[in-house]
Amino acid sequence: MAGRVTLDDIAQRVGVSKTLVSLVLNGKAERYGISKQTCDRVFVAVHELNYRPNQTARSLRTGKTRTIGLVVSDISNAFYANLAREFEDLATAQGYSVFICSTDEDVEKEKSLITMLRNRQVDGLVVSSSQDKTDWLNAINDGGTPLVLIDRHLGNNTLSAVVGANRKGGRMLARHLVEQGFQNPLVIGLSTNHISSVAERIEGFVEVFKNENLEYAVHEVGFHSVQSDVVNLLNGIEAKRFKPDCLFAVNNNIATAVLQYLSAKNVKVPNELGLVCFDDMPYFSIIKPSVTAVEQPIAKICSKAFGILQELMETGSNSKTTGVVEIPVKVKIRESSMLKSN
Amino acid sequence: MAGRVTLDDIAQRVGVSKTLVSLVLNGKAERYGISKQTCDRVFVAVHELNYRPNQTARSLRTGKTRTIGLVVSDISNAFYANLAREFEDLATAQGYSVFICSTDEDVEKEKSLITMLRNRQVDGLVVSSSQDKTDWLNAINDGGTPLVLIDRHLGNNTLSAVVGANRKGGRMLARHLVEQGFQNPLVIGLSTNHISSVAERIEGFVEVFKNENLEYAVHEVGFHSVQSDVVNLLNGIEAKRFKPDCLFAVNNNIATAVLQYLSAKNVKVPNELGLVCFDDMPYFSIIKPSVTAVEQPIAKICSKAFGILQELMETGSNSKTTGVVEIPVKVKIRESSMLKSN
DNA sequence: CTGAAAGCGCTTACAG
DNA sequence: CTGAAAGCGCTTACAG
Repeated sequence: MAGRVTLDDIAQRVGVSKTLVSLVLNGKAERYGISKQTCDRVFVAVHELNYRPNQTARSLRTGKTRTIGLVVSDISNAFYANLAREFEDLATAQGYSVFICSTDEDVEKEKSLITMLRNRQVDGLVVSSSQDKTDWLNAINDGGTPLVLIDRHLGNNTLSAVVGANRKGGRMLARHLVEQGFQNPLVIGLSTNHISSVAERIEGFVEVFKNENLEYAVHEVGFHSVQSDVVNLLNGIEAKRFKPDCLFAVNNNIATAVLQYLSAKNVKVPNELGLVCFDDMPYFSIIKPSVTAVEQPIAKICSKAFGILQELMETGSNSKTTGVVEIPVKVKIRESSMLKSN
Repeated sequence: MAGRVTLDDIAQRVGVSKTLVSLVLNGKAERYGISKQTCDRVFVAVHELNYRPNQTARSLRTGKTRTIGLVVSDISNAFYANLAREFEDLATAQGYSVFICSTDEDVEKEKSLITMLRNRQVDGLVVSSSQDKTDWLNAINDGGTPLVLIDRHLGNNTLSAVVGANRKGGRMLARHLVEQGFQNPLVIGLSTNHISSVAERIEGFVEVFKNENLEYAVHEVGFHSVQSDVVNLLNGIEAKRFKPDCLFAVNNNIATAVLQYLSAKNVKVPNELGLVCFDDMPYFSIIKPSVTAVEQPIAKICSKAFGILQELMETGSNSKTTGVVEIPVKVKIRESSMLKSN
């Protein structure tokens, strides 16, 4: 029976109209000059009957669901899991609930999830998109669902985006490697290299070696076959013409696969092969050698993105854009890339 | 303007009633003998106007939201992140969306999140509860929101629960340690030791050493201070009367903190100190020495839990319970606990 | 200070 | 085969 209690029930109990009850419950008592006494009678009844407002009905009437959709490639990826948690906390503090969806880097899946979320009338969308064009998402944003991109952008266009300073991170890693005397890096990217985060990491990285006139190579592994692709890539490495003296894994999943391989093959890091990567993980400082990685400021990325989204949701001005906001990153230099002892 | 298209709009466009349109859209055309031709006209209009049904309105009318609440202690914990992903896939496949909430092991927070989710009219709840009593959650389940416990149970009572075989896992780890010649384990538990999963891991583990008449100790660390508590605990260890020759970390967060400490202090594992833990992580097989851990069958736990929940949601028989369902676990024996070479 | 009424956008008996 | 009407549980002008 609990849960079937409605506004009418409590209105009857108190002997007032449901308008009155609604007003009181929404904190508009004062504005309408409703007496403290009446309010209390309402509160008592609410408590006695254990009334819980039906948020669905409320949403239908107000057009607001206090709900946000968070769309990422894979919530089980530690980076996105951390991001989701930060975002959840921000959202909950403001009375929002969040739907979390994983796209597996599949554009069609992303679109259908976003459409589903819009049908559920989410007030806003935060997406780490796998798309390479901006039009589809632009239409969503213009169509009344505020949207901010996170972790990846689609060019400095109409959509707001909050990302880590990927290009700079890549550059910093490369400079550090050069300083340490490394000369020929192999970059292990993703088949989804069009994604801005990955692309910029690689661009920034490669730029440095290009300027130094050093030879490098860029290879890709598939999103769904990271581990086996890494194995295949590294297995033949000595036989190939290009012999890298260090590796750059563009994200934490690739880094883990690389570490797995190097550990199994007993490759000596950093002397036989140096290693740097993106997305610092707790275990990178535990293992031997510890791993040099770029740490992204997830909390800052989330709070910035949430702030922008909130502004859009509240003002309803979905035409306004903040462009691409870049949050500084930090490189954690560790043993895997230190040829010289500092 | 897209998004503002309603059933009425498309009814007008086609020149039929919205009843008709609704019937067609819900696949009831055949049942009501609506002509193929009429259906097609509806579909065309839907497509032309880019109609998307308002799920909120639908929910209010039907009383179903096709929404599930997943409540765990922390979505950024790798174990729950994986669990959430498995659960998301199962739910999405059946047209459900899932709200994910983190409680930080705080009972009041858990209650307020669950109440919020109920106000949002979720069709069902899956919770990894921090509560030690069953009455509050029972009331929820009896009050019309089907609920299944996951990862932890509250005794073999009215609520359905799906958990890993924690006691057995603890026992297996202990037997393995004994076989390897370890004699005096230090168990590092959590201040939330009342939680069934942790409690049973410890019980199963301790039971073995008790039967062998071997001395052991159980200490606890705080949920919010795992790292510092682990440091404090292990720091004084040589000076204490009880000197362990191996450690049992009851979950992956504790294990990571322990590894961090052991690595920093250059403790030789397993010779100076053996280590076993719960919740296998990819990096456990990368690091040296690799870490012995119990692997929980997350996919199976989720599919079982989802199946039970679905049954409850569809039949509405929230009084039925399957009791506590235990899913077998596997222990991954690795170097951190191998004194004898096998 | 308070209430009757409309309406958010659907679905579903009911009637023809 | 099809439509008019009621109603899910709220909020919000509007009127007094």
